[in-house]
Amino acid sequence: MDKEARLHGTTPAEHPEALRLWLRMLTCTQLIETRVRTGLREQFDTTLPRFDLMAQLERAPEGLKMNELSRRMMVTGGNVTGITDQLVSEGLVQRQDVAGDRRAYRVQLTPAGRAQFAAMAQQHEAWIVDAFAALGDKEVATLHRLLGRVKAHAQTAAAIAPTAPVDPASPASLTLEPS
Amino acid sequence: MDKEARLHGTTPAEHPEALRLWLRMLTCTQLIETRVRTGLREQFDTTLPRFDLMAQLERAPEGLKMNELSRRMMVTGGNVTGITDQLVSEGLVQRQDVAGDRRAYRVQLTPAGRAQFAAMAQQHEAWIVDAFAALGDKEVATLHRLLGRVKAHAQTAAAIAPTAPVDPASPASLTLEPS
DNA sequence: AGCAAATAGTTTAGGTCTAAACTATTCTGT
DNA sequence: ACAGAATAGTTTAGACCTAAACTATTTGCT
Repeated sequence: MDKEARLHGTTPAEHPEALRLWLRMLTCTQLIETRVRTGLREQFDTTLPRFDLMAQLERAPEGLKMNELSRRMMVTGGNVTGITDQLVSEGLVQRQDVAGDRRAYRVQLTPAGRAQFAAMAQQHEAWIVDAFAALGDKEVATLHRLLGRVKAHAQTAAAIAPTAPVDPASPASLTLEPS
Repeated sequence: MDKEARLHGTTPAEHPEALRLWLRMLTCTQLIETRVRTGLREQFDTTLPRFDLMAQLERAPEGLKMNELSRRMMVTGGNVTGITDQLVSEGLVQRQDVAGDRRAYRVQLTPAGRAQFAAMAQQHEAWIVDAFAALGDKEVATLHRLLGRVKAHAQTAAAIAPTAPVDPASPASLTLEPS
């Protein structure tokens, strides 16, 4: 990795570049995320994690086990329990027994949940499209490709790390990519 | 924005690209952030917001007012109060009266704080350099440049938005870029 | 069959963050 | 000079998230 830099005279001032990139990436993420959170709160009186959970269910019509939800959202199981409780009490989601396993159940969108999600998803997409409106198609593709490399590297690193079990991980935000 | 797409047949399937980019960016950010959080906790028994605050003070030797800290870290004032309280009680940071204003004070690193931060910053930089090790110099530069456009767009949008006052904003992470 | 280990999900304690209300001080316009 | 607005910082209530301990069920081994 980075043979060029090591062979030339770039070595001393090289790290700060990665640091600056990280800071900028973090700023972008936060600006966009704040925008989405604010929009969801003001226009739909909901929150990002709630939207996030519903988005996962939308693409799994047969429902998901808590297990799967937690893995896909990259948050702990306890967290999913709380969010699901809220959505159940609002009638947007339902728990349904699993056939041969009395420990587990599947969580599913209700018709009301599906309806509300459709409205939110449309608006959400508009926010995201706007967030990247400063870039052209080609640049979006470039960004996507380069971040793909970063992601792959981070995931192998996380898998190797002794401290990081494969199960849950950290705060989520939107529908995360299938890992 | 995106005249090409509108002129050609790309319009229908165009938005999902931005959405996929956003999801991937979010995943990357979370993977890296989780890594840094875990490292800070295990190796230095501290947290990201604490590190973040100290990083801001490191580059402002004369200290910063709560005001400024909150703006630079992109978090609410109340949040900064809490983190500062912790650091003061650990002797890493001190509050110092401001000359002509009895409401305000400046927050400064203590010598102990400066020493601890130096150790953390070195390790932190290593984590970040590693996080982007899959990319070469040129690609890091490209990413930095493209995200610069995204950031600029998001900031003007945030400034225009009726709901978003310029003051604080949302959860932070590392030393954020000067806006 | 029967017991240990694994698995599904929940609960609890505690840190983090926000929004909004609050106190205290300073500035501004008349 | 002084009332009202602005500014600096804190407090409070509540949502979110984690890690770890816990309950209940299922699986695997002998």
